[in-house]
Amino acid sequence: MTIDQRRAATIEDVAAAAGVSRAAVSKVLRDAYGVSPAMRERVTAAMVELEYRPKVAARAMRGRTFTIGIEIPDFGNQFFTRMLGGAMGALGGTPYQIVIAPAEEGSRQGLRAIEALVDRQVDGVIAVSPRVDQRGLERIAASTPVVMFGRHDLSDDYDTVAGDDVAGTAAAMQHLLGLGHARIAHLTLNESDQAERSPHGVRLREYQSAMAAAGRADDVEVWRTDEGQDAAYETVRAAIEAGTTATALFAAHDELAIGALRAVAETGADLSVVGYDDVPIAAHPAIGLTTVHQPGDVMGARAVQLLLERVAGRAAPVHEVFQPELRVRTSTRPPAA
Amino acid sequence: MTIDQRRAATIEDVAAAAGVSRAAVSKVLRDAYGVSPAMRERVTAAMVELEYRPKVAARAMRGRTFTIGIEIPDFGNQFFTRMLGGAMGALGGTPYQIVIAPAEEGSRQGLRAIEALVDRQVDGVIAVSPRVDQRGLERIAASTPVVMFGRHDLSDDYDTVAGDDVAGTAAAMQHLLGLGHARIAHLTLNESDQAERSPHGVRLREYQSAMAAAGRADDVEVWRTDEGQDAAYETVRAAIEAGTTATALFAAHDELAIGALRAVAETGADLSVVGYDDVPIAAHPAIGLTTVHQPGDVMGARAVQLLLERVAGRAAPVHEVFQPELRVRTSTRPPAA
DNA sequence: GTGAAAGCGCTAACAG
DNA sequence: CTGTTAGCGCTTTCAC
Repeated sequence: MTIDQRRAATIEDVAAAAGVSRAAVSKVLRDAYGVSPAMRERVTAAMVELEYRPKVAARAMRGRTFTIGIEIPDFGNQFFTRMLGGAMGALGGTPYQIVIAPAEEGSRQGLRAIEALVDRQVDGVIAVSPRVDQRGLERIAASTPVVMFGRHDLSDDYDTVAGDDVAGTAAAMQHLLGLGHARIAHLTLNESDQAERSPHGVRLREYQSAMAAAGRADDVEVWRTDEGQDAAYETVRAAIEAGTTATALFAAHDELAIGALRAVAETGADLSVVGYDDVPIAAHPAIGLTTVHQPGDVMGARAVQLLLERVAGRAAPVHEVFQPELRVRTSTRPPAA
Repeated sequence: MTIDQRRAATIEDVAAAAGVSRAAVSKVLRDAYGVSPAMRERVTAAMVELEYRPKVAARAMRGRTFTIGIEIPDFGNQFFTRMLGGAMGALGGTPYQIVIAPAEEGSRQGLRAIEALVDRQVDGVIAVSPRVDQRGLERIAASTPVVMFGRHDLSDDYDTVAGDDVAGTAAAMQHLLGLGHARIAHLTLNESDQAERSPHGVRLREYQSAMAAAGRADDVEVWRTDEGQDAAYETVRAAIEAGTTATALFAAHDELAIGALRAVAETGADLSVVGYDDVPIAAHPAIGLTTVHQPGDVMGARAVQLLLERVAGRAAPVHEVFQPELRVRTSTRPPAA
């Protein structure tokens, strides 16, 4: 019997080949109750023979799709890569598949990507963009399980998995202050104070608190930049050339920190740099970036786990926080003076 | 009229609200022929009012899903990130959405990810894993448009977009030989000769040819490693500690090259290193990796374009090749001797 | 220019 | 334990 490549086998074909009803096939497909081993056997054989693959779209119209969607803002950030690895690992062995929708810039775009996922009937969504609108997220969460990754929202409608940015920032600042730095600048994204509970928002606020607590409120200096290593480089280079008196820089994440390091290398400025996340390249001896390590893989795995719990029916929100850990490397040293 | 959050609006609801038939709504949805401006107006208003969103799964059962799937082997490789950026850009302004399926290790896993995409009724697939089985790909291409990215397959059933690895390798080798290096090693992945037409397979073969052409066939030395910066580091460090006489290393891609650079930095060995791809960090002055630049964004955009052409009906295969370009930085210099 | 009706492939009661 | 049946939300002839 040659297999007709024109048309994929349907549940109907399998049923016919096995001499049973469609319902029977559906049941073995779903491991549902009430199939005799003999029938299971025959049906399975027919499925293999016909190279049968259930159409997810058709299933979607009645039940689950066994797909979870992850919305990601920026593939350039290796921290998200690590979180993805954790998420994938957590899904190994389950029938679930991950699909990722990349967001373009802006909160609207993040939402758009999530909506695209929902339109495609994913069983649940992990949202990573720090700037997706909370209200929009809640609207979606009303009908689809949602886990927000990275942001400290306290919504009742969805779960959150985030790092303890307060503690992480404190550790970074304490390190710098302990080294003897007094004039510490902070490099962050342009819109970071718009999102109150976003990682960058929190880091910014905690930076300010730490400066104030150290009696250096007057030395607070916030440098704004666009996303990406290159933009960070330009910004920091400009600050250095403008004659900043800062001796240390706390960057809101590693990508920015690495751009800053480039400006430092090229100008020979005496500026200690601390990053956040601990992306793989940070540990490279040529970079040697002191940074706040976040367990991205564990966090990603946990996000998946929470999402599956929600898919399974849990309604009470869970807000989980993970502890970061300072990794001291060569990019920080005491000030020259 | 309050919107009922329990159940999303269907085409039926919109039709009722606008006082027309379902077919009419479907037509305005698809911009199909035969709708009066007045009706279009009313229907559109109703859609907005009800926050109507067409269910992709339901559409999938009859027509297109306006989704294209990209299968990606390794998010750790920033080259793929750049290609993704190009692909996304090319889709801007079209009604198409990208979904990405991450593959786990192995050719079977890449295929699995592609099949998962096909099960989800994507209109077409871009396959990036160099190790997905060609036969399996052709089976899939029989029913779904496919573009293979990176590999030089000459299948009649799908298109390819790849860099000219012969030229790129030649440029790298010529640079090293021109600098005066004679004992040049090659760092590649364990399975790179299994896939004949894969980028790494071609680079390996061309490395050997270049060495032979330079009369250094006896100095050919191939170091095998696993994927990832860390594995490359271990391998190169071991080679150095074993007392290799190589004075230069051509790495199959930048991630490996960067791992190699770490081993060089830590041991103080005199080993020039060339990479491939030109990932963003390669240009960082602290890394300064000489490498073969590939226009990943342009290639990604082209892959999308070819795929859309296939979706629109083209059957004749297109195999496109892009020219790489050597970028000389500080990681290469003449041998000490 | 507009609408009625027949499915697409699957799941989930419900009978037998 | 097995089969029958009624949809899920949308597209698409084909009449009107």
